Formats: sequence, structure tokens, C-alpha cells
Amino acid sequence: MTEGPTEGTVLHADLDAFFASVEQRDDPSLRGRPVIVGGGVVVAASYEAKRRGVRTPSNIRQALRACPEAVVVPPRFEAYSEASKRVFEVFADTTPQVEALSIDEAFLEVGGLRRIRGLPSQIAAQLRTDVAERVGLPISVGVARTKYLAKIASASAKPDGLLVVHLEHEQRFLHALPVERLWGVGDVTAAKLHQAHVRTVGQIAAMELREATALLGNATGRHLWALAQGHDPRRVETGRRRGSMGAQHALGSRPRTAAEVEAILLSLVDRVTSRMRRVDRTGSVVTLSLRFGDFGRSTASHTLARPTSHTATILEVARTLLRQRWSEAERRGLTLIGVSVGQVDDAPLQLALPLDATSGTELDTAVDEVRAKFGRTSVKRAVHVGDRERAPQPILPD
DNA sequence: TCTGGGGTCCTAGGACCC
DNA sequence: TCTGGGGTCCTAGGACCC
Repeated sequence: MTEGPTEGTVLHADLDAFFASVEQRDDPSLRGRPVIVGGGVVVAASYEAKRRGVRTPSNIRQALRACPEAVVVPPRFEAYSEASKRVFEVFADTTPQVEALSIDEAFLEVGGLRRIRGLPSQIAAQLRTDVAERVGLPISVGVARTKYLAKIASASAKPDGLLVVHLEHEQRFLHALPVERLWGVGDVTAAKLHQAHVRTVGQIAAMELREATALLGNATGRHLWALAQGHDPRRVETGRRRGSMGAQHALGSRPRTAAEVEAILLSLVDRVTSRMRRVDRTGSVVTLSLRFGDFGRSTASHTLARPTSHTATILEVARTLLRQRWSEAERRGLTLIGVSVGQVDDAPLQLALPLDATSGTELDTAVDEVRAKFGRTSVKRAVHVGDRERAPQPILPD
């Protein structure tokens, strides 16, 4: 007699207290001790610190009141992205189907690997061992039939654990959870649900769909109702890339002059555009985000005629948007400023040819070269005359 | 409980087009 | 000419995630 599979094939792998774990890995004197990573605020806390009541985010002073023996270390973002890169190498060695969710978590589809690597639960156990051995970090893994069940499972497995949600136990596992555990339920949605006396995922599942949409709006209602039923058709998507890139800076409560803020704006724009150029992307929607002393926020955006990663072009737009909002910013007290560029995509490849070389065959040869060099299958041909000013960065070295 | 630095997705009104 | 139906893009804001 053969039994059907009782395991799903989706893994959700999530590093535990990631930033703090990197600090503990790199400095043995921090191991076993409560560690807070942060400057003014707690950016991350080790499990020792979390157990003593340190919450993220909160400010350091409060955190130290809860846990006076905690060690506070400044964040080292380069070390975290380096560690992340190595963990994602382990993921890639496990399966080709990896969907990155953030710097410290990913979905892995392992359905096709049974013959060579075994059951999903065995692959998950091996993955944890590999990450520990190769990168020296603890990671929790959830295994389930769908993405968000796997995600909930990894959260339940923390710290440093593995949880497999077997198909026959799925509903029991899911329906008993408080609504806050659903991916997509934050403070606002949780409050609405509580007001309707809905506290568990099982209770959402028992609602009529139209009750859910009436209470939570169309998209959220449908989404959460489907999740509560255990429906989650989203597959693990391999090639996902960022749609926007941004940078922000908190200013504190001290009032700033326009000149100070413009200087900060320049450094933010420069940070974003150099990151974009490094990964060969351009974008066309410039968004300025502001946060005020009264905790309100506002955003202003502008769409460019052409995508770019050119610092001066984006700075000019950001500066204009800032000037439009400046009196509001002064009135309400500016506490944070951010710039992001949206509609980000591969930078258009540019090739400068002398005008007399733009005949058919020479252009074809050039296009083939570009195609080979950058591995792009589609290469757009266009002839621009003049107006190089706002053009994307030239890519090909002379 | 009010604070960082990243992101994603959805909604809704207005402009504009066929 | 002001009346239908359908669509896309732009902008602003909100909720949520790590």
C-alpha cells in the first residue's frame, strides 16, 4: 500500500534575529548575552534580549530600562548584506526555485527534488545544518503546502527550529491561530476584526465572503478570507526584482534650515542613484516622503518622461517637490525625509556610434555585440539625436 | 509605544484617450 | 455637443511587511 504525500513542498526559511545573530557570530563575547543592535532605536535584538522584554522597534533608553544588562552595538549593514549573500548561496545550492522576500528570508520550492534530496522535511533539516556550518547563523524553517502556511510555520518554529505542517493537520493548525498571525493583518485590520468579535483565523474562515469584504474592504477582505480557508495559489516566484529603490534619513526633532535639508536630500539622491547604477537599473517615478513632528506623513511624486539613474536629473525633481512642500514641512516640523525611485527596470543599454555608422549592418553588428555582452534577449534599437543631457548612463566602455 | 531604513500592494480621484 | 462605456496613466495616501 502506498500513502499519498503528507507534506507540502514549500519551505520558508527565516534567519533568527538576523542582525543580532551576525553580531554574536562575529564577537564571541556577545554569545549568550542580550544584544541590542541600534543607534537611537532598537533595529534588532537577540533572543536573550527579546525574552527580557526588548521590543523592536523602540528607543534604546526604554529597551535598556527593560533589560539593563543588554549590550548595545551599532549596526554594520555591510556585514549583514555580506552574510545575507552567503545564506542565499546556500539557498541556491538547495534548489533553483528561490524567491527572496527580504534580506533575511526566502521561499524555496523543493517539490521536484524528492529523488535527489529527499522529502521536503529532510531538505529543510539539511538546509538548517548547511546554513549553520557554512555561514554560522541560526535559521528557522517552515514546511507546508502553501507559502503563507510555510511562513507561519517558520515563525512558530523560532528560534532555531523546524516545523512541518502536515496536510492532515493543516486546518487545525491554521484555524486555532489568532488573526494577528495572518500575513497581512496589522494593527488596523486586527482592530476591525476584534471589533466584530473575530479573534481567530477559524472565525474568519467561518464568515461569508461578503461579510469579510464588507468589514475589511474588497482586496483585504478577499485576500484574508481566502487565506483563512487555506487557499493560497501564489507559487514560489523565482525571478522577482525590486520595483523601487529608495533612501531615507531621520532628522530628529530639532528644526532644520532649508539649506540643511537640501544637503541631506542630495546625499539621499546620490545614495539611491549610485545603487541604481551599480546594479544597472533606471527608474522613472521620483517620490519624496516626509514625516512630521505630529507623526503625520506626506508624499509627493513626479513621473519623468524617461527612466534614468542620473543624479542631477533626479535631484532636480526631488528638490522641486521639496520646495513645494517646504512651508508645510516648516509648519509641522520635519522629522524624516526620504527619496525613492519607482518603476525601476533594467537600464536601457546605450551605444554611441558616429552618425555615419548608423547604417543597417553596422547597427546590427553593434546590437549583436550588446546582446552577447549583456545576455539580453531583447535589445531595442533607437536613434537619438542630441539631448544627451538627461540620457541614462552610457554602459559600454569606449 | 511614537522610532530606523528599507520595501510591497491597494485605493481613489482626475486627466486624458478611444 | 455634455451624453455612454471602457481603458490607462499620474498622483497621493494608507496599510502592511522585515
